[in-house]
This record gives sequence, structure tokens and C-alpha cells, in this order.
Amino acid sequence: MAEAPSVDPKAKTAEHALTDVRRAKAARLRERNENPFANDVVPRTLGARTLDVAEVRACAAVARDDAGKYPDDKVKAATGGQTFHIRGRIIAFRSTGGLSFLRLRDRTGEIQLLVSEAAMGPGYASLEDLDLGDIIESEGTLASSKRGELSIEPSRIRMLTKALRPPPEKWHGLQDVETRYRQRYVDLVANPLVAEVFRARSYIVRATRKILDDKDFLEVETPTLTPLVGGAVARPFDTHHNALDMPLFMRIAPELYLKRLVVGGLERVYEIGRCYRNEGISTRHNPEFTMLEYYWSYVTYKHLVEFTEVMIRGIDAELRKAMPEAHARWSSERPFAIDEAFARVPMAQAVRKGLAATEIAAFSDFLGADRGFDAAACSQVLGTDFGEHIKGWAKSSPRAKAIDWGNFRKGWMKCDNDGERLFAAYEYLCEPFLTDDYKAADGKRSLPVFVMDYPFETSPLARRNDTSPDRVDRFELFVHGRELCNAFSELNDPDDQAERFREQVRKKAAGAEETMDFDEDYIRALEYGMPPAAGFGMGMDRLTMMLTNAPSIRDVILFPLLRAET
RNA sequence: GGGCUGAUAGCUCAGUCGGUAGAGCUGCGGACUUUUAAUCCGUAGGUCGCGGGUUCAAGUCCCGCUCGGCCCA
Repeated sequence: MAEAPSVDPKAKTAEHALTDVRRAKAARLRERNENPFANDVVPRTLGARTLDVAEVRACAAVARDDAGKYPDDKVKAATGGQTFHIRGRIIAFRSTGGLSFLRLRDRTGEIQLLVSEAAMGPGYASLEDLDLGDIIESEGTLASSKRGELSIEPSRIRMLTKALRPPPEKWHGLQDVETRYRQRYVDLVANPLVAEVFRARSYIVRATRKILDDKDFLEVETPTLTPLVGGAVARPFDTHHNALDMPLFMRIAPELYLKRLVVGGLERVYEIGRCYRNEGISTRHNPEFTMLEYYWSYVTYKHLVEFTEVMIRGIDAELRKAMPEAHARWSSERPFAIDEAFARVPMAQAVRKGLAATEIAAFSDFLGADRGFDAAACSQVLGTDFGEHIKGWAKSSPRAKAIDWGNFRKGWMKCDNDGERLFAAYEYLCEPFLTDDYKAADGKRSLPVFVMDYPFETSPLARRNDTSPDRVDRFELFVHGRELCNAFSELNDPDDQAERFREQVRKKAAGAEETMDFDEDYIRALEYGMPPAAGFGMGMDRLTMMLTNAPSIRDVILFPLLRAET
């Protein structure tokens, strides 16, 4: 037997002491002519079937009794002594002397190795060089432990990759949030529920593709490096191309390129891709995020309202199919309902409702009158500066008290027109209360709500409503108070679009940071004729958050942006 | 940018009124052929985030900074 690894604990930090022990074990393997970082893996060893853990379990499924145990005689009868070969990471290691229990994990599951001196012979001694976290391969027959746990009884174990660092604490896993984000590789190993969310994310994206592909959409890829800023209202990242000596922006949205493709006759296109916005970081915002946008010719936003419900339910159904157990857990905890028809409310009506809910007496005459409620009416009822009224208004009701009047007024005063004012009123009077105001049939869960018919001033790429030209045919979907989708019938009149761009440029000149550039080429494209179409955008990160109950966007982005490690 | 809050062993966490730095897991040595966070005995492991200050004495009190988290903008 080799000597114990010698480590001088005084010479190095405790961290080094831990890795040095493992390096010493790797060295002993090398002395035995074994490679602690083996590369000669083969899909099958002599006489053994190489299987994933889930496949091995499937082979023994008939031996499983009602209590989930595997009687040893039944396991042996089911597998006839055939040899299985598996690979995975050691995630638990218990030894009782001549018998050791290892737990191995691969991407499909976990299985116990029941390692006995009897079956392993002299090779049993080499268990000394195995540590938690090592990646090994093993072959042996299927058996059952005394407690009825399905196990592989190995005749051979071989190191494939020596782990020089130990895994985090076995019971609590890795808890430190900062380390979890910075060292996601450890997080994924130590916290299986984290890995589960990212598996869900993959299924969600896959389901989204499937639903659009089935509708004969074409998946395309458009530039993420762009000479102009467009497609959304946000601050971009600046960059530069050296060879062309050309300033560039990271795209904030793929919209204008996708619509060029609609001009080009592709008619139904979508892209699932990274977008970049140079803005704050929060539980709902990461500077880079993944957006789905699709454009559908010969339909209007009204069609997309219907399709959005179908799509979200369809994605959720695919997720349930792929991960039934996790899905049951997530869906039972959801504070919102997606199984019944979503609410629909025009923005102006939402504001009218929001004002009514404040129970502010000054609005009662106005709200009682049987008249429409458009952007101009909204301005009229609130006046130009309601600062002096705030104190009184806030006392009217609990709802009125909950309104952020100070910031509402600040935003209100900055508005240039009635449309922007309507939007501001919506933002402060309605949006924070959507979760309370729209409830599912059970009266508990919130109901997703489509807020429809936005003021045209806040939507520079959307088509005006034919009967109310101060509105655009647009909706946003809010699920439990969080914005998930944004969609509208596309503006395809090049002259109207050019005027909207000019307005954006005027705003930029006046100091606004979040504006679009005038995109001459896009206007030229529209001049060739874009069919009537409706377009849709959805944050895939937020969709994943919603379906997996993740409280922060960092829980659904593998490597969220953090400050440099010091 | 503002408010609140956190950083102590590789990991998870204690640390009282300011008075010698603690536990569990991991590691190492030993016992053990049916474990399930195995158990038992022994043992090692610390720039208490960084920098100042107060004090006879600071993980603890004060100030500044760094990196996080939550909320707000």
C-alpha cells in the first residue's frame, strides 16, 4: 500500500492543503501507470453495455416493487448477470471497511455502486485514491443492497478525471449567492434544483421553436452588430470595428432586420437571440438577454392576442411533458393562472378603472359621465400639474395611498403630449395593481392581462388604429404584474414611419438618451412594400422565470453579468 | 444614484457586555462487509472582505472602500 500523501499544512493555505492531497492521489495513480485525466474513453468495454444511468435503471424496471425497492433476486432475474458499464461523478462515498457505497451521477440520474472487496479483488485498495467529485467509469452486474436500493456491483473502477477541488458541503450545497453566479459550474453540481431550471430553459426554447416551426415560420439570424440603433427604446452598448474603422452598436432588438425579411417575401420569420441593453441590473434585467421576435404576414395584433395564449399554454404543456415532476412542483406554486382565458383591457379603460379605484372625489363627475376616455381626456382630468392635490388624493383610499404619486408627477411633468401622459397614468395608476385587479376564477391566483391599444406617441414602429389615430394596434402581456410580451400590427407606411423616425431624432437632439436612429435603409425597404403583418416580442429569460417560479433573472441566466472579481 | 442588508476555516454556519477564534461537513490517521447527511475514536485547518480610527484590548464600536443581495430610482 502506498504511503499517505504528505502535506505540510504550515507551508500553504488550507485551500492548497486540500488540493495537494488530491494531487498526491493523482500522482499515485500515475505511479501505477494510470492516467488521472484519462482520454481513452470508449463507448463500450469488452463484454459490457455502456449505458446512461437512466438506461441502466430502465433495464431493472421490472424488478421494482410498489415501494420502489428492488429485491435482489428479481434484479438478478431481470438482468441475467449481464455486465453494465457507466460513467459519472462520485457524489457520495461511504465505506464500512470491506464494503463501500459510492453514488454516481450522470446527466440522466444517479445510481449506487456497491463496491465489495470480494468482487473487486486487489483493485479494492485503489478506492483510497477516489474522492468526492472524481469522475470515474465502472463496470459490473446489477444487484440490490440489503435495503433494496438498485446498485451496480463493480468488478472494475477506473479514474477518468481526478477532481482536485472538493465539492461544497454535502447537505447544504453551495449557498453563497455570489459564488453560485461566479462559479456556476460548482452551483450546477452542488444544487440539482439549479441544473433543473436550466434544463427547463432549454425545453422552453425548444418548445417555442416547435410551435413556430409548426406554423411554417422560418428561423433566421440577423446582425447583433449594427451601425444604427433601432427596434426598441433603450440605451445601446457602443463598440467599434477596427478594420472598417466603423462605430457599431450591439443590437437592442432584431425588429428592423426581421421586418426587412418580411419585405423580402419570407412572410413568417422568427429569431431567438441575444439582445443587449446598456441599462441597470435588477432581478428582472440583465444587460444581455434572450428575446424571441416573430413577424407574421397577413394577420393583425388581434390574431396575436389569441395566438399568445395558445403559445404560452403550448410551451407549458411541452415543459410538463419533458419534466413532469419538476413541472408539477412549479405549476402548483404559481401565483397566476394560465389555464383560463387571459384578461384583455384597452389602456385607456385600464386608466379609467385605475382612477375609479382611487376613490378620489375630484374624479367622480368625470368618471360618472358616459363618455370615452382617451389620452386627451386623461390629461384633462389630471390637469397639467397635480402636485398640490397629492396630499389630499393619497388619503382617499388604501389604493390611492399605495400609488407612487411623487414619481408619477415627475414622469407626468416630463411628458410632451397626451399620449405620453396616458402612458404615465397607466404606469403609475394601473400597472402596479394588475395582480390585484385581474384575478382567476379561484379568486386567488392572478390572471395574465393583455393591455391593449397604446398611445401612438410611445410606439414609433406600430400601426395606427384605423378608427382612433391617437392609438396604435398594440398590446403588452403582463403575467403576475411582470411584462412578458410586446406585440403590434406593424407600421408599413414608409412616409408615416419616416415621420416617426424624425420625431425620434428630434427627441435625441433634445437630450433624450433612449431613442431610435433614423434608418434610411429601413424606410427604403418599406418603400418596396411590406405586406400587412403583426410582430411579437417576448423575453425568453422572463418566460423561463415565470414557468419555473424563479425570483431573479440571474436564476435563469447561466452566467449573469457581475462586477469583475477582486 | 438612494435606502436596507451581508462578507468569520475549502463548504454550511455560530461567535453574548469589546477580553485567548468555535461547531458540523470536507481533509488526514485509525476501526468497521449493507451504507443512505453512515457511525465511532483521534487530528489538521483562520490576513474574521480591504484600509484607517477609538481603546490597555476590536471578529465585535466608528469612518472610508471593495464585492454581493433585496427594495427604490
